[in-house]
Amino acid sequence: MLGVGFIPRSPMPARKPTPVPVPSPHGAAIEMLRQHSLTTLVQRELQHQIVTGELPAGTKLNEADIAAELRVSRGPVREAFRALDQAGLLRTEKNRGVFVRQVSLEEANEIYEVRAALDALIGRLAAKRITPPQLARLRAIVKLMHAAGRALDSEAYFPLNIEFHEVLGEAAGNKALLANYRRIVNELNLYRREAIARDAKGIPISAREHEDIVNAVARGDAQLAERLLFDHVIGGRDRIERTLAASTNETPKRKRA
Amino acid sequence: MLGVGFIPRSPMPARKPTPVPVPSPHGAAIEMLRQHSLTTLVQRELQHQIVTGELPAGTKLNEADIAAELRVSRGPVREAFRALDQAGLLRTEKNRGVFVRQVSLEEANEIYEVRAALDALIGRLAAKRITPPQLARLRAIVKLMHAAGRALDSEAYFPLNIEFHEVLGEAAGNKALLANYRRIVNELNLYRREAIARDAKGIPISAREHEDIVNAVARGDAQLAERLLFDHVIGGRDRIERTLAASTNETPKRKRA
DNA sequence: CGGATGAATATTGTTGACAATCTACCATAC
DNA sequence: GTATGGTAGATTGTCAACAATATTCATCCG
Repeated sequence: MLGVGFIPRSPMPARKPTPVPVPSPHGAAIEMLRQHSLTTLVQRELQHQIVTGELPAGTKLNEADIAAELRVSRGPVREAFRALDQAGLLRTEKNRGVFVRQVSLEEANEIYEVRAALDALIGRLAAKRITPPQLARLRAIVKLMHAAGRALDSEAYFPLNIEFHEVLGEAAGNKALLANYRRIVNELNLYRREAIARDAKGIPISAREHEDIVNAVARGDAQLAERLLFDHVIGGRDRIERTLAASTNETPKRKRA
Repeated sequence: MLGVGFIPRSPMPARKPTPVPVPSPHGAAIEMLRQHSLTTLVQRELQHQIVTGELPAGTKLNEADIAAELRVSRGPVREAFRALDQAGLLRTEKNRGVFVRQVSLEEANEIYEVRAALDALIGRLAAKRITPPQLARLRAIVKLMHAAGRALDSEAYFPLNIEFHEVLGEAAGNKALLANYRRIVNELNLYRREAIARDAKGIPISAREHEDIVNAVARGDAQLAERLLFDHVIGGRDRIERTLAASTNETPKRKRA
């Protein structure tokens, strides 16, 4: 069993000053290799496959298979599993394996409430702190969104939506907020991936909402931006829920549900 | 290097129904052993030592030492490290080791902004959903807080404060929100631990704020609870900051800072 | 035919060993 | 006395083997 005691170690406050960033042309590459372990790479690869839907929710991940495919041993794979579990992208069952997390309707509703609050905060802060280049990026994205809306092209709209909120999150100038926001969004993507492709006719509405948000932020109207983003998130949730409900009714009978 | 391809695995939607919870007297203990791996135990132990301050911010954690003290091999320790890194409690430097995360003043200010938003949401939801037993617990805690305030006993006040917000978080009835809230609070504790013990004279103010919050929640006044909690967090941040600034001025000279 | 039983297989949990990297220290040169 | 270079020790990164648990599948009994 585990020892009860466990002697406290002395703190190590003294920290060597961070080595000055190398200005050489290959500095970035060196930094890359310097701080990426196999665990980090495996974690990245798996996260990418999860958020892109390549590994759908509910998939069982086999340690040995993944290790073989990535040409590493099981150690780094297991470490990556622990990190992604904590990040909310995987679920671990002892002695049974890890699975891509499935987000139920109830969980999704809860997560949407949190996201609405975070997005509202992003709107409030971004309205005060956004820079002209960031504002220009947002306007460009909205323009493309309207184009995708006219074409009812949900395939093109999805990444634009992601990027819009990413830029807005950066504009808020709060790293802790952005980190929490990203985690939440990743979890939501586990839930709504299928529904989004179907909701083509909601795109023009969503595009218009994004435009209103940009205008509020551009004018520095924090209160309005906050409210618009909150409503945007909750409205989006409701749209997706209706879409899912409708598509469920379209195919009410399944072989052996 | 890593393979580029990486064949997608087929999803595994079919899930065996969860075995019915054992009603036997030792069922809980069995469940405990059934789902706790060494990694989980190590993670718990380390997290406990970090949040209690037994392992102060900045401490370097030695894999071999911890493994020896807990009587496990380095594997589970490393896996626990990855989880706690993702949770924001540890910071990993490749080939150099892991350290208890240090939260700077700037980071803390950012995190406080996020916490204020989450706590505001907690207040809004709890006002609508809190149950009578939860309300009774809150009132009992506030009573003890006032006692600690009269005695200026910050030692007693600290855990009461933690518990108050924990109960309120549960009363909000949103697990995703509570999970995010806990993470944020843990990170903040890395920053303000020292300052809180010093701020004895702020306790009566804080106790009064908690009382106001309970009253707002009890009346179901979501809007008021939301505002009070937001102000409570931001006010707490400002108090701590002033306390830290003051104590820094008290001891302006250090041997070789 | 349906369900229980038990061996065979597959998968996860854990460990110890080896390789790569960093840190501390000392010798040497200037 | 300071700086440079190199060597020894300590620590982390990775791997492969072993142990424990779960899953599969053939078999037997009712």
